[in-house]
Amino acid sequence: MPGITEVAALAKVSTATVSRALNGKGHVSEATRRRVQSAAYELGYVISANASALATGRTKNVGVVIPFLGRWFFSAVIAGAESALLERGYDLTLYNLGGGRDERRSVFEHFLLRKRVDAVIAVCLQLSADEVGHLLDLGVPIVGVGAPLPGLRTVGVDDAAMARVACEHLIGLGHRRIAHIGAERDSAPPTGRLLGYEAALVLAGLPTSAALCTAADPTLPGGYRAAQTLLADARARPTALFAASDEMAIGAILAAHDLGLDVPRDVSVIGIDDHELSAFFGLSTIAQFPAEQGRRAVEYLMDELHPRGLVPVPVLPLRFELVVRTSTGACPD
Amino acid sequence: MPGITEVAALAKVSTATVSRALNGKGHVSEATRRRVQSAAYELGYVISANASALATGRTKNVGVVIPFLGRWFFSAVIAGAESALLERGYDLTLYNLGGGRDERRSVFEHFLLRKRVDAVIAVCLQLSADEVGHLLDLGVPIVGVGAPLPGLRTVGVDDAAMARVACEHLIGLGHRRIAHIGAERDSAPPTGRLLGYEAALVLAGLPTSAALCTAADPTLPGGYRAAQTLLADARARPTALFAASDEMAIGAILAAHDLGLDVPRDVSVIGIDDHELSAFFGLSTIAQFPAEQGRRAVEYLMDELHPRGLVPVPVLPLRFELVVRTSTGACPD
DNA sequence: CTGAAAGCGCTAACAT
DNA sequence: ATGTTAGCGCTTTCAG
Repeated sequence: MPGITEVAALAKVSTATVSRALNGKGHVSEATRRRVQSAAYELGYVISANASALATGRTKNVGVVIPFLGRWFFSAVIAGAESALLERGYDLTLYNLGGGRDERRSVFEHFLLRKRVDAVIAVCLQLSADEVGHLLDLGVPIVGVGAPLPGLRTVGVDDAAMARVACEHLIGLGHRRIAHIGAERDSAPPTGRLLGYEAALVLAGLPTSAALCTAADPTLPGGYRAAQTLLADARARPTALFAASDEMAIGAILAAHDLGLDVPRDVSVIGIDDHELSAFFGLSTIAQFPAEQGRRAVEYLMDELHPRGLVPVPVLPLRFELVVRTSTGACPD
Repeated sequence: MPGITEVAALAKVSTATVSRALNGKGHVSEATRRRVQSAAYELGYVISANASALATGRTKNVGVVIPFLGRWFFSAVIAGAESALLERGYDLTLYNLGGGRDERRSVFEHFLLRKRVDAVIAVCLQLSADEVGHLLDLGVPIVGVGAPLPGLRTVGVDDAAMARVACEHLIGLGHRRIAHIGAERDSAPPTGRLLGYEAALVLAGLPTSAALCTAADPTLPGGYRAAQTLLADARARPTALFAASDEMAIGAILAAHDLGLDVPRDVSVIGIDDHELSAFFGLSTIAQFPAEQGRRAVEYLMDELHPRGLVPVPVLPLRFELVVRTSTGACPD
């Protein structure tokens, strides 16, 4: 493995010039720049990230912290972030909190602190004050994605607005008994999606009730069970279900089928996410774009890391979009 | 951020001793070791990974390369690897090849080469000769997971054996017309799972036929479509479906339902993986344990990195296990 | 068992 | 525009 010295020798310049030529910093004449570049290429020179990091204090590496692996949303965020980072020559190191309290502590107390990362992206994290403290101690830019983090800049869509749009779609179809599947009604703080659901009903002059809110695991089986409960009683049955995520919504569709109900003739179902399986199930939903959110988080961090102008890129509200498929239809009467 | 010098000063020893005490290398008296440790603790000292890496040539970081993000299997492998690495003080940096040819090239030609990683884990990768070359050029230990890589040590289960056990379960239930959903029959090289399927049929004296093999995308919709084709013709209908993955198998179950068929009364379905959703769908399957595979890959690498004895840990065949749920039953007749 | 000192490979003043 | 020269923060001979 050739080092910068070999390149310098071949190009007949000093190592400093090699460094400048290869990093595009400082002034180097076109001629020498070319000479250096071809020397580097010829030798198959690759910079030692560590040496460079030690000298500059920048690692070209960002840490991504996630609650656990395997949820579609997280994967998509990571994929978006990863690709945005790659473009900029950055690595992504992954910190998965899914392994229990000890691993979690370990990540915050040891791993993140080793000056390995120039910045961190916290995906859908709910952190203790201590943990936020550790994060801030790093002294590097931090951005949250998908979940508002107290005291940290967060990229994400407006949960309440998404939920409202979803429910307004249902209301527009004539539904008046609309159930909510998702977080507990009295969870503190209440989730944005539940708030949006309630707001939509209230604005439409519809009654909300505890009976219409069913708490569920944020998974397909969770949605299935919740919908089973909700749809069991033919008399009091809601005509539409709003699920706070597509996975739950898909579970709800399956539950309706198993109860012999037709979707959307007997009951409409809408979710949030536009999960990869939603199209297959014909699920109407509010698409959010997690890969874009990951990408956006990176852009924000890069702006902090390499301020390019006086005006920092404002963190725009992220887009979402109603996608109408076949799981929602006019209210039966 | 205190450095090693501050710790040395507080403990009234040299930086060399601090280094030795904290790394457990070389001889340090119990007394000073304790002194150093409490000094380090008191100052909240965390080693600079970069400086250490530069000095030792070891980064305590392993690269994990995956074809793309978001498949259950990959996530599980990564989670297993991540947790095993964490225990050993290693970081995991993720290289996602899912972003198109350019990103892929970039990963192999630039990113992996920066001496950032002490080892690499290649998850389910199909690599060109060039890419394998780049990997080998790194001069670091490499291990594949889940897909045999020419010239590289690979951790994984025996695909053919898994498929055989699955099909033998079906055969044991009396099924004689068993279809295969998965890879193309004439793909080169043929997949282990297809081979295992054929072997099981042949061993049982059952005929195999092109009509029973349906190529499918390795996804839920892929399995759905394949099963639709297979089950469409009531006369020639197979009584059992073997899908090469649970996602396809779940799609097949859904297809059967939509055709008005009962599973398993009219048709049995079995998959491979024990996907997180399989239990919900009552899918019989062959469980493999991806997290264990990730963990195993790490153990193998650590053994190469820190040879502890003369005998390298042999790479044992990885376990798998038939899980019988409700999607398989006796052959109707 | 401990300390002094020479790097690891690169970058960033500071000179020229 | 380019070269010289200190480091970046740690590890590791080599002495003592």
